[in-house]
Amino acid sequence: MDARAGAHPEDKDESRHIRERRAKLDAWRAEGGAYPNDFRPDAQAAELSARYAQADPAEAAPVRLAGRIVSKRVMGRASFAHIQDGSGRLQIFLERAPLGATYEAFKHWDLGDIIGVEGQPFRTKTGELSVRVANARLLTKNLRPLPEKFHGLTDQEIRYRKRYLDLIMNPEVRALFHRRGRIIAFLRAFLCARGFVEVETPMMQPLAGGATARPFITHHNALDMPLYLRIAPELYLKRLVVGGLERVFEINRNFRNEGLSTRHNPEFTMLEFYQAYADYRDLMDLTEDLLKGLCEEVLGTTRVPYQGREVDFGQPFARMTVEEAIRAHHPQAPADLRDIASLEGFLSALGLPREPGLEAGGLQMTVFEKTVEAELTQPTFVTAYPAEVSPLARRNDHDPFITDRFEFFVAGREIANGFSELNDPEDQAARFKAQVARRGVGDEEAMHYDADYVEALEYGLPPTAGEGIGVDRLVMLLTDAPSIRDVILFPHMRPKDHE
RNA sequence: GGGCCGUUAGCUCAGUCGGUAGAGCAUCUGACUUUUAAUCAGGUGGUCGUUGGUUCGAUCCCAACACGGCCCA
Repeated sequence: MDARAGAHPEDKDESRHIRERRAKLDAWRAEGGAYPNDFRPDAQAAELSARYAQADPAEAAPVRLAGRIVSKRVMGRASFAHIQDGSGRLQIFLERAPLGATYEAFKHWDLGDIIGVEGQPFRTKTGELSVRVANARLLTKNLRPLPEKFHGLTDQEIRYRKRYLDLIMNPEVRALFHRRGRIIAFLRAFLCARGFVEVETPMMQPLAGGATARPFITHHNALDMPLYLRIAPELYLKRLVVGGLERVFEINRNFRNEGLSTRHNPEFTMLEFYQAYADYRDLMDLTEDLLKGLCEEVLGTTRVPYQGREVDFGQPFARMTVEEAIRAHHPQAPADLRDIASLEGFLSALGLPREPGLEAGGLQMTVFEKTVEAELTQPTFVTAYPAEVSPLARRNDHDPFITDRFEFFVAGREIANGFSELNDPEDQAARFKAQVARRGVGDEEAMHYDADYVEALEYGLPPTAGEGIGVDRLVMLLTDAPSIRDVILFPHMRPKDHE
């Protein structure tokens, strides 16, 4: 590393703050030992605060703490500061008499600098647990001033683009991502406890299948072929069930080449799981147990506040068919919800456009998605989705118009989608052909014919049920987050020119 | 894709009925041994998002563009 003091050609482009801090860094380098990595803390702020909430800190052994200086009050020959570590903040108290040169150095350390301190915990006369510093060292120099201490960082754009600043300045953001981690850990533990094995399937696929969405395309140089970032892992997970992995799950990213919104990010996290010898009703029961357990584990309650509403996971979840849901919200709905002419009249009465290529099932879904979904506030399973819009789901034994499928809604949003799997290879082949026909009339999201997958089914997929749960949306719900960008550490942003 | 709103110091924000800009915090200097949005005194800090237009003069008015936010599709 070139550490020549003062040799910073970029200085003229930088703010005075950065120049001043670089000068301090130069001085630190000149002393030798800049950027050390030999300080080992043996305590954390939150843990110390908890331990001595009642107990007398005078009886504590000296502690070593490391963290970022986030506030500083120098009063002549004594000073207070707060340092922030991964767990929280703790006050430190420094006096000139015992510290000497270290005290003079401390006075020139900046907010944002990362330091290590050693000292005795005590309580100040206002009762705040603090550490009386016997020794302190600068561990990392901060060259760029932190956002203002009182208002913090509120600019949404900077919060998303520089998430590290958001994390430094906003403790609720740290708490949110800790909670996200606990949610995902719970999902894993829940499924593992039921005999599921976690697997990883391809993110780059020769055909992007398993969902209806536009994919991202990339290129493999050595093979000189296009590859698609996956839109779903579904068809690979079911191949594994063919192979005898009878309970599998995957928690990983999907990629969909769509617009950005408060509910959509191009890459998002899905949990998908498949259970042989189970049907969609078994998965509804499992989902209900999972969500109740998750709320209790992570929130300690099944009553979840979300954006001014309260969602109650403690009651048995409502279950209704698509047609029942439509009728419940539209008393004036036509008697026959499978007649295309009646549905077209219904759509125009509701002021909804009729997209080309849709038959009765597709028209039903248009009504449902545009007018009913948003009203489903309390936990609700909606079942009996039309076969037309469910190309991978098993047809119902008594009613071939529908499939043995459900979606789960809460707070007006789809959180999960599950069904008894279509394991009849000939029916699957016919469904793929219908999808290809939809492509022919301009539906770019319709599926391709996946011959390799049909071949796998021909070896025999046991009767199976599978489900996908949108992890980001689940995290939004359990953190009361209004936007998906709030629960993704680095949400997709348009690049901003720096030149 | 459409509508509305925003972009001014490192951060949070004022402001200029068009005459090249202010506050608080931060930062620098000084004072101060129990502070905690510490306090007190003094100082530094800005191509007012970008590009064009109107004008004697634009950060302000107009247009386009960029990025972001909210709502709608």
